[in-house]
Amino acid sequence: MSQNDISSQMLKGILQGCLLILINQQPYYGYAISQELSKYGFADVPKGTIYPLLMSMEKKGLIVGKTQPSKDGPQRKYYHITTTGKQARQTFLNKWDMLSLNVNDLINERRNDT
Amino acid sequence: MSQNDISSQMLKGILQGCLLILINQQPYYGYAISQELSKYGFADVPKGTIYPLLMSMEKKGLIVGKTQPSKDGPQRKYYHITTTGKQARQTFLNKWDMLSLNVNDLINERRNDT
DNA sequence: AATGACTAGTTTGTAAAACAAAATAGTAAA
DNA sequence: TTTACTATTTTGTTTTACAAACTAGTCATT
Repeated sequence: MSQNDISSQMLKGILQGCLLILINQQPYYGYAISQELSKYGFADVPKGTIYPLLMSMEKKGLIVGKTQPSKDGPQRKYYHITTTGKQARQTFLNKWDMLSLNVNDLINERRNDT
Repeated sequence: MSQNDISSQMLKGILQGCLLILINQQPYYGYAISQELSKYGFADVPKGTIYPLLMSMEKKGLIVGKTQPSKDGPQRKYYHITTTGKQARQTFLNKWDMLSLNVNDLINERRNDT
């Protein structure tokens, strides 16, 4: 892992928000999500992370999964966003804005430190 | 907790980087760090989080703590940054830039979704 | 038909992390 | 002397990450 990769530690807490953004756009299944995340630098988010996270999000009522057969392989479980999920998505957007503003402030006020 | 507060979940992984930024600027003790973090919206990061984190950072060799008496109360443990810590700080800065670019891309390409 | 490559999901077990809460301890003002 | 504020450590519980193993489907080679 290069020093510019996003570490699993930093991804914590943000991953769920990103999944809400994706699933809000269109129904996604787990495997496709991990492929989509790769496009945004979240290379190789382990399936041991992503599938259990999707299950816990379903348990919280943020998304609902519907299995559908695929002619390219085994069944896919497509997750759809719920009303609760849409609210959680908006909350995430607000929190992410706050977080990045604050962290950037903290960094920039100390830019000149060795 | 209001919906615009930064959740503990989202702070994970970023907190250590922020501590490195602060301690790189000047030696800090735990209590002062939690006060400084409040200025940046990280209100009430629990001491059950911050003190064990500082200890684990010392164990990793990123910082070293030196206790000094205080006339305003009990002893303070001032943490100083190490060479390893300075490197970790730079790595964090690179990763944070990557992360915020990628998350903002993911969000902005879906800005118009309901 | 057997093998390997790719797709797709669940379950299990372990290690790490968050953090509430309690314990300890110092100063200072009411 | 009681309360408030400062300051750190330790303990125990809950949550989380995620590696690894298992199941299972398609398709192209061998």
